[in-house]
Amino acid sequence: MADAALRARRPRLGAPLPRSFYDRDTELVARELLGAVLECVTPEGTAAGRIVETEAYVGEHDGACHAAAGLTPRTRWLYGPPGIAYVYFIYGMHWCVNAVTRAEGLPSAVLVRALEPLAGLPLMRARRGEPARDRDLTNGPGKLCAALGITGAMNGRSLLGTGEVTVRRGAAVADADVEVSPRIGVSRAADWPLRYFLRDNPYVSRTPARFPRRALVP
DNA sequence: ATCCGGATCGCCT
DNA sequence: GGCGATCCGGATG
Repeated sequence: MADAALRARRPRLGAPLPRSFYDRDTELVARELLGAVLECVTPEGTAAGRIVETEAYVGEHDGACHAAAGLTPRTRWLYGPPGIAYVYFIYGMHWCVNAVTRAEGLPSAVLVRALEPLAGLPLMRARRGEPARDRDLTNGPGKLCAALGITGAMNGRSLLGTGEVTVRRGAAVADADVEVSPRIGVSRAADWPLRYFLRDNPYVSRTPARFPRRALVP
């Protein structure tokens, strides 16, 4: 059948993560999304990468979370069901993608900040203007959306396998390989340690020299 | 390695 | 009217 044919063509990619994965504490979801695979299918083709860096945005009390502004047309999907995409436009030119977490009414999400490319590299290179190094394809939240073809048209869409953007299970990541630091580029709640990334991974957006960082498990 | 400015626009005060 | 959950290129140490 068609499903089997699809699986045979994409043997590296695991099953979509279920809604229950996202219906949990946002920091735990941010930690556990490390190693998962973010995939986007468009008429141009399929592109996918392994998530190596995330940030948690934890609700209206978090000044850096867009939900700090309350329920507005922009933030409506943060209040939606867990397991959907919250895609926003920033600085007049970049898209960024989040996975909405927790239950309805609790506006929080995980920003995907960096990927290690797995599939569709020629397409990513074309979309990103053929950077000299492949590590520059997806080492930032705006870059990875450009590389995968994620746009505002995907805002509010399910991540569970029925839309263009899907998050799939990947190989487990050990706690010893996870580091935590404050979030990048935020001015409010600037010291909250809600950024998760893979230690020494070359695809992480920046290796924080000045940022306080610590191992998840000391 | 680090710091800067410019591009560009939707959203909220 | 001001300011971003950014990126890029250029200048400087």
